[in-house]
Amino acid sequence: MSVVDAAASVFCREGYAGANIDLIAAEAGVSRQTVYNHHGDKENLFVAVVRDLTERCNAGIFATIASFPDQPTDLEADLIAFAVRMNRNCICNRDGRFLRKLIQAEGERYPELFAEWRERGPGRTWSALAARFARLAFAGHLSIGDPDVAARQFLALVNAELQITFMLGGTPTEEEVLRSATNGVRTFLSAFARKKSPAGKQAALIHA
Amino acid sequence: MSVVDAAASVFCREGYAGANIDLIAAEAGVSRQTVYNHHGDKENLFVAVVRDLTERCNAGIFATIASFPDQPTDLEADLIAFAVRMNRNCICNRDGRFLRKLIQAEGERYPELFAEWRERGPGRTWSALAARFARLAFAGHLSIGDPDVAARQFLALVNAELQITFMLGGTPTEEEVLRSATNGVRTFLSAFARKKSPAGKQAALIHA
DNA sequence: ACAAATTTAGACAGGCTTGTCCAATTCGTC
DNA sequence: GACGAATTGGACAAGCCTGTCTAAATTTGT
Repeated sequence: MSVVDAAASVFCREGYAGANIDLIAAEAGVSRQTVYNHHGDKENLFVAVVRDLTERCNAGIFATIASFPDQPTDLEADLIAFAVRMNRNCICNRDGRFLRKLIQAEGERYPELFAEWRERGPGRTWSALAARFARLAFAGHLSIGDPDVAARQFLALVNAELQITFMLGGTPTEEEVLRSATNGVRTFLSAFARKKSPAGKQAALIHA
Repeated sequence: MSVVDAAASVFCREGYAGANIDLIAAEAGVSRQTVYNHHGDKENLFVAVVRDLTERCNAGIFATIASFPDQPTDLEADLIAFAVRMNRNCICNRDGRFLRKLIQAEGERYPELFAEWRERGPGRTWSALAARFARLAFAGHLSIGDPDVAARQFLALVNAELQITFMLGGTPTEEEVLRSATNGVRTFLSAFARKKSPAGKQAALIHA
C-alpha cells in the first residue's frame, strides 16, 4: 500500500488530529522517516491525500457518466443500472467513502482545498449529468423543467435509502444499493415521465 | 454556555482527538477542574454530548412531525411549509448540524452509542413520518405504494439541493431552504399525486 | 561491482494534553 | 454572619506526538 493510501485510511479512521504518522508509516510498510522525506509534514501529507482522492473520484464519476443511457431501450432498467454503477463505482467505493468523510470532518479547516474540490467535483459532475438528462428530455423520453434540479433529485432519490449507512461510514450491500436505486428511479420516472402531449420536446427546446 | 454545549461546539470544530479540554472549559466559562468534576474524563464528556444532542434533536423532530398537514388545504403549499420547518428546526439548526457531524466523524468509534441513536432517531422518525403519509394517502390526497419509501424519498428530495452545504458543515440560507423544499415537494407530488381513478383509496387500504 | 541515492532504526528535543492534587477563594443556604 | 459545598488557578507528572538528526543498511543505476 502506498503512503498516501495508508494515510487516507488512517486520516479517515482517526481524524486529522488523531492520525499518527507512525501508524501511517507502519500501515504503508515504510519507516516514519520516509513519510517525512516524501511529504514534508503532516499537513502536506493531508493535502496530498485529499487531492489524490478528489482526482480519482472525479475520474470515476466522469467515466460512469459516460455510460449514461442516451438511447435507452428500457428506460427504467437502464436508469437503474446506471444508478447502481454510480453507487458502486463512485459513491460506495473506498475513494468515495474516504473523500466524503474527509470533506465532512475537515472541510471547514481547509476552505480553499475543499472549494477546489467543490468546483472540480460536484460542480462539473452535476452539469454533466444535467446535460445527459436534458438530452433525454429533448429526445422525448422525459419531461423535465430544470435539468440541473432533475439531476440533483435523481442522485438524491437513488441514494435515499442509503443515507444512514453512509453517515455511519458503512458500505451498503449490493441488495440495498439495488433496492434504493430501483425505488428511486421508479419515483423519478413517475415524476418526470413524458407527458402524453408532445409538449415535452417544446419544453426542452424552450429551456435549451 | 453550559459545559456540554461548549464541548459539543469544540468536538465538532476540532474532532474528538483534536478537542482540547482547556478550550472547552474556556468556551464554557469555567475552569478545567470543573469540567473534570462534572464529567470525569474526555470520553465520558463526549458520550454526554452525543446523548444530549440526540435527545434534543429527537424532541425537535417529533415536535415538527406533529405539525404535519394531515388535513391539507393546499397540499403543495402545506408540504413545502412542513419541509421548511423540518429543515429549519431539525436539520439546519445547531443541534442537527452538530449531531450529524459527530455521527459522521466518530460513528465507527462508538458503535453502541450510535446504534442507540439510530434506533431512537431515524428509526422512529421515519416510521412516524411514514404513518403521516399513509394517512394522507388513505384520505385520498396521495397515491403511495410503500409509505416508508415515500417518507425517505420525501426527505431526500426536499434536501436534494442542500447536500453540499451540509457536507461542508455550512448553514444554507432561508432562500436555499425554500427553493430546495419547493423543488423537492413539486417533484414528490408529481410522482405521488392521486391518480384519476379512485384506486388510491383501494391501494392504501390494501397496504394498511 | 561500484557509486550514488534512498531507506531505515533509533535516539532525541520540544511541545502539547490529559488527568490529578491542593490551597485559596467564592458561592449558596441557613 | 457562618458553615459546608462547589469552584478556581496553578502546579505537576506522565505520556504521546511531531519533526529532526545521524549513522548504518539497502537499493538502484550504470
